[in-house]
Amino acid sequence: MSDAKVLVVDDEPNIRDLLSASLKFAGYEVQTAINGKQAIEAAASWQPDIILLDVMLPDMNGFSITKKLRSMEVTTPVLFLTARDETQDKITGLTVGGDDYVTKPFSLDEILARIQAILRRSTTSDLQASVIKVGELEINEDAHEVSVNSQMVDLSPTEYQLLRYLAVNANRVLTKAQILDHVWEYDFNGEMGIVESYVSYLRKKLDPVSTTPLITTKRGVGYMIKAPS
Amino acid sequence: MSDAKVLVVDDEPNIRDLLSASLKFAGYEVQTAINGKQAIEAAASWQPDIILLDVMLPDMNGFSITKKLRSMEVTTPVLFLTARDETQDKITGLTVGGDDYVTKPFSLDEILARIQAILRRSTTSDLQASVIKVGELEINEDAHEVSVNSQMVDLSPTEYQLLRYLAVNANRVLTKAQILDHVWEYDFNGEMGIVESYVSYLRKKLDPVSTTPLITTKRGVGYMIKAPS
DNA sequence: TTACCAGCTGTGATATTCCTGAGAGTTGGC
DNA sequence: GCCAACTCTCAGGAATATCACAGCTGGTAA
Repeated sequence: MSDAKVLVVDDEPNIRDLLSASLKFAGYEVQTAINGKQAIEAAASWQPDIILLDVMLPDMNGFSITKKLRSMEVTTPVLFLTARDETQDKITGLTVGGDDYVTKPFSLDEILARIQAILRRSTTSDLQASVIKVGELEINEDAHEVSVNSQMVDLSPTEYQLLRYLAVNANRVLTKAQILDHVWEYDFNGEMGIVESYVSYLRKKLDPVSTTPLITTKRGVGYMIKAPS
Repeated sequence: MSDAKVLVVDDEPNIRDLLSASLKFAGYEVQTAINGKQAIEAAASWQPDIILLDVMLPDMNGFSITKKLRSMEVTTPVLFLTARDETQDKITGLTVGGDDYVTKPFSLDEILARIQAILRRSTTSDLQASVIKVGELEINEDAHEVSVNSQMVDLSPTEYQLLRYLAVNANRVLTKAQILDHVWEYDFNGEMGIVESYVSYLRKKLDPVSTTPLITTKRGVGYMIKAPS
């Protein structure tokens, strides 16, 4: 699912760079565009597998761009980026077809998850639910449901995101800074203590139903979920 | 029922794109035409399994087009798209045989359901009613009837559409934006709170006759109907 | 052993999301 | 032309989530 081609379209340089760097690190090939004109050109010539498209660009809005693309027989799926307080009429119609949208400010993990979901649906035509399994832990991404030892556990959105990030990176220690950068929205400016809090919440919910503690602390380094060998 | 061929005929580009994208995502093969001449050519040469035909086109109206097609021995079923204020006799004259019609503005879910219904009738000659079953819930698509625990429940059109969309996507969380884009007409530009209202209406009608709550809320994500495992 | 410091967790203030009843506006049947 | 059903908005309140803070715990190194 990696080495897919992603076209990032946003006029804000910091967002562009953030996405570009993260996606490259995640193994994607990335190109960027700063306005609608560039985006359409790049989409036509480079033929990306997915387009990350800011809804409000200086020259065109997301709708005009996708309309233009579709009229050129470019059927690349689009993941829209919209401001949280965008008026409804700008948002309606965005989730038709294989398209999806996320609101700014987003978290990196959310973007990566959405991209994966879209690519999975567009490349393979599998109708099977996508499930992450690590030992006794199971995360059903379609239903947003988590179970340990076949016991359902109810998690808040942030708890879910955190657990998912840890599970995807099982057997790898993640620093609190990494976790903060991936799970929390990019404009979050609180302390890293929040990560400790949420790890605590997760343990309180998960450990009572698991036979062995799930999340291990690497003192001075970070956290990790260890898969049984 | 998928990978059937659908010919979309409409002169408005945004409607054409909306339908094209959604149908492709639903697994259909799609071609488009922007006027009667193109439509007749495509219908004859490409031989689609169904034609979505706007009644009012710049060069010909739907009546002339179907007459022309039928005279060419093309018996492909047609789903007409008409304006809501179209005169009734014009419409009734059109929908002979296996044909059907929907009024603009339509909802995506409605179009998809109608297409499925027509294809089912024309390809397989089964006279069995198509029924969606999820746990205690049963939706008879032919009769538009809903029952829970064998108890009939009376729903308004919008309630029915919403429930159907949730049932078809059982075990998958649907965001309020997705629901709005699929169940409500494409030109609806109200708030997402309407989804909450209708979920509330549904629960008030369904829960009294069901042994377990049908629609679950995934806080911060959306709604889901969970099938018992 | 002791002192230190990273990590853990309970408390509470604030923010967000969701639910639902009430009512206004529309449509369609009779 | 009236009534009933339906659609949609709105706002108060309930439930839940987020985050900061501070005191506590326990590992670690001298």
